[in-house]
Amino acid sequence: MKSEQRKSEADPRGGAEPASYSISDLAKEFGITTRAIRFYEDKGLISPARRGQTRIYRPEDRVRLMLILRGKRLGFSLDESREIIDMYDPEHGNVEQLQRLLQHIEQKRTQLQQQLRDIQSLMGELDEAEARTRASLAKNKEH
Amino acid sequence: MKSEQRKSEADPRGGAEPASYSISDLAKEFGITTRAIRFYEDKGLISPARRGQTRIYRPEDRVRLMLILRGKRLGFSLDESREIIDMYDPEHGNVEQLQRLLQHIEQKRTQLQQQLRDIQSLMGELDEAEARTRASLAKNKEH
DNA sequence: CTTTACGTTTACGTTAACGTAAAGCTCTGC
DNA sequence: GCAGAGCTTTACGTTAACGTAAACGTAAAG
Repeated sequence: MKSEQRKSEADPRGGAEPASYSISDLAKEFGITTRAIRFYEDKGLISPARRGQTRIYRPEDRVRLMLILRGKRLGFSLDESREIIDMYDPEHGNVEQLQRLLQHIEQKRTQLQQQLRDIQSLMGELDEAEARTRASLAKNKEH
Repeated sequence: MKSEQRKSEADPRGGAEPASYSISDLAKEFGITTRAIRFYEDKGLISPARRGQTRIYRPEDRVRLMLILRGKRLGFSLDESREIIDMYDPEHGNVEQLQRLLQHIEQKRTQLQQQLRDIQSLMGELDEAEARTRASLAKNKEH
């Protein structure tokens, strides 16, 4: 066998999506360390299957990882990202919990709207900054 | 004198914008601690005037503080926020530095565009999550 | 059989961004 | 003149999110 064992699980179909990934597969794909991935597991954000000691990541685990990283890009803490991920399944049957979940969703939405405004204004200011910089450059060249 | 001395500086005009603020003025206005504000100064993001030992914040200092807080909302580190604030004045005459500044601006723009995409997708998912939650709620009530 | 490549757990170290005293000035109202 | 409010500096403590290293297991390749 050509050392293909420890990498992704053999794909019976054409070549669309592996059935599983190793920890370093995911680390490479997303440009992070294996330490980080294990850390996320420690914090309860992922819980991959195991073959013996070795972690096996399914496509759903990979999706969770993507959600975590998107959260990071938006400046969320791991706790916040976990809360968001938890919004994906309303298996928390309890009516009261569902009500709180709705409030939580609404609150996140408000925060995102603020971030959106922040981005818009910052983008506008970047435009101005670029203009000023180009002007400054022109002045330097004209001499 | 009516204890108005230690607060904001007396405003000669109608009542539009104070000429200066105390550190606790700003702390209250933005819902942060004075410790945080002094910390930002330590890190070189603000440098207020002084009357003796006491810090006096001008409107421009207040603006800088607002920029810092906006940066935080977008998940920027204080270093990143400083870099962004530094983009506001191309007094860095040197042509080479100006070129790098342009690159830096472009890079920030790219990052903001990614954040924008992240927000859009997350907002969509929040909508779906809300729908599922409401459905789950309905199921609970129908019984 | 030994090297090489990958995986594991355990544990101490590090950085950013403040929090939290402690100890001391300096006005202002009473 | 003294208490109190608000300012100062100095300094040690804390949390999050990993980094880094040690010490070990296992399986394929030469």
